[in-house]
Amino acid sequence: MKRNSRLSLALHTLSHMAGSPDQVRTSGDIAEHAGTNPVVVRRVLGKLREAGLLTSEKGHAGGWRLARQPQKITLADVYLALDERMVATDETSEASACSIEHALHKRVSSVLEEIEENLVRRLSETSIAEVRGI
Amino acid sequence: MKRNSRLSLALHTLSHMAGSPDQVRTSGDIAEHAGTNPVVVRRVLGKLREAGLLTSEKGHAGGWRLARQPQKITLADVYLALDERMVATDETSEASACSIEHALHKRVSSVLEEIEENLVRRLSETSIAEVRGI
DNA sequence: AGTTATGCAACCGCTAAAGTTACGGATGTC
DNA sequence: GACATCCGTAACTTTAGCGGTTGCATAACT
Repeated sequence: MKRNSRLSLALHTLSHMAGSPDQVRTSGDIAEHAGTNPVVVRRVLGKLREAGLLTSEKGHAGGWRLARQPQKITLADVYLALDERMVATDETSEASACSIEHALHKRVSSVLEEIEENLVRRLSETSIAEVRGI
Repeated sequence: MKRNSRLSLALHTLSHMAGSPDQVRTSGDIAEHAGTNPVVVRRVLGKLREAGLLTSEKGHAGGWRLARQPQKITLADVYLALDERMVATDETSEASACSIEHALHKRVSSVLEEIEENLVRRLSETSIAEVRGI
């Protein structure tokens, strides 16, 4: 795949699930549709389960299901569940001896923080249920 | 180093140069201060030269110098010169057969576009000269 | 018991980026 | 002109992250 593939996979899968929320899907089915591997799917969806967006069941007739109504799951929820910030915050954290570097880092970081918040706010305006209708 | 290191290196170096704009600095000096390698410095600063932010001179007493007044160089100029977008735009561009994926991609991309513009706008509000005084 | 799922750990292979070495070209100093 | 200094660039090595893969334990249903 490519950069961003985890988020793409997660959003894509949840958007599909929003279509028939009660249907159980296996990682194999999902992987096939997404053109990837069941283990990769489980890795990504596992994060979403930790965040309370999905539930999974083992065994025969097991699989994945939405943990809430699709109207109550926003793109921001998914984004945050994967905790991979797209706005790369420059985590040097080495407290460099150089005061200019320090001032610079502070400045840039504050802008990035703001941008990140902005991104999350915008993503939270769309639910995975809405995506289908766009 | 780490992710974002090119931008960090570029901003850090220019901020220093803003302090004494007429001083010539060699890639060796810069690399030593930044804790990296002269070739890496030349690679990064080369981008800035292409963008018209720096000039370089070969030979004895050669080196790097600001191409304009530091007040006229903004953080956005530097960011754009390196053309490495921090807000990763999901360039799948495979026109997948799945309409949901298509709708999703469109939605997310438009948000990311907006965020990217927002970032540039914010970065353009600070010049490398101002950083020193923060 | 047998089948079908997830959960998880270990490993392979690819890719992107920094780091490194090497050499050519330019520009000064002697 | 010989030499030192510095950039420009290409080629290679190293490192880190990630998708992909395999294997096995666990759980649940028939």
